[in-house]
Amino acid sequence: MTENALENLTIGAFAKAAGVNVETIRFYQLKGLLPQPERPYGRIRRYGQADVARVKFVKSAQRLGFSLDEVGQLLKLEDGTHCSEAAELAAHRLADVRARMADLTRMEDALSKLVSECDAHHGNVSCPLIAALHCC
Amino acid sequence: MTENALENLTIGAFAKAAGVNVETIRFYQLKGLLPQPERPYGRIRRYGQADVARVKFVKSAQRLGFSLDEVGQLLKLEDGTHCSEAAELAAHRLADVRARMADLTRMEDALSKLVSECDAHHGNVSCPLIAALHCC
DNA sequence: GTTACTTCCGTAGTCAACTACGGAGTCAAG
DNA sequence: CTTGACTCCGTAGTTGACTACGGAAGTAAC
Repeated sequence: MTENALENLTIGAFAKAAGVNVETIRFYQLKGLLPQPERPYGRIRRYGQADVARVKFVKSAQRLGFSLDEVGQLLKLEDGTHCSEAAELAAHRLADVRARMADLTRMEDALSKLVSECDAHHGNVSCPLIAALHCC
Repeated sequence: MTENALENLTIGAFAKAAGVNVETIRFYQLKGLLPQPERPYGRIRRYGQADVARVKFVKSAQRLGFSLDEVGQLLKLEDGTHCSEAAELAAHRLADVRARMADLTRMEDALSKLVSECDAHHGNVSCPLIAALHCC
């Protein structure tokens, strides 16, 4: 059965399906992001599509900047009945993202100014980039 | 003499003047960002304004996103005769900053959309934030 | 000259998110 | 029934930028 092939994944196949490597799976189990595999007496654990979806969820959330800890909290709210808690977490992330953007914007301003000044000064004795860093 | 007070700092006073803590000074010495203190026979090293300026330089560059390794390179160019090398380093940083901004912008879009959808769905059964994370 | 604060120095620990290693057990193919 | 790939599991290592610890020696104040 095809369904069997999708629901009877070894850890290697599972990892491949989820686009991570085996050690990452085990690491997530350790961190409680995936259930610890209950192993039927000396046997090898098999994984299914639900596990794959869970890992993909983790990776999606990570791409949005959630830490693994935050993803863990999100996973606890997974039943969909805690929308406002989830939204709150997301709002925190959003605020954080915006703060970092502001930082980076300032950096960009400073750096592009420095670079262009350096270009202009070409051949001159003192380097405006380094001088600028010295003064602020 | 006041000048003496500024040029005869113990490591503790130096750290305070530079706005970092003592261990950080020692860490920077280890990393070669500050000269290893040549110690006149069992005596305690004294620091001056040049050292303070150097630490502040490091901190300024860090705020612009330079890693300590990069700051180390920058410090080697400090005499002002290597403007183009310094500018090149800064240009790299700038490209990096812009890439990170693009990432964050995408995150912001995604997050703010999710948050507002969550707000709209208030009271509903399934949480759009979590659903969204599940599908992408 | 004793008490109490620094300083010195090396080593080890922290955080996040993995990655690597190694030895033993398991499984499928030939 | 053996070979070779895969799995299990725990522990240790990685990176970057520090922070903490601990014992000995120097130093300042009273």
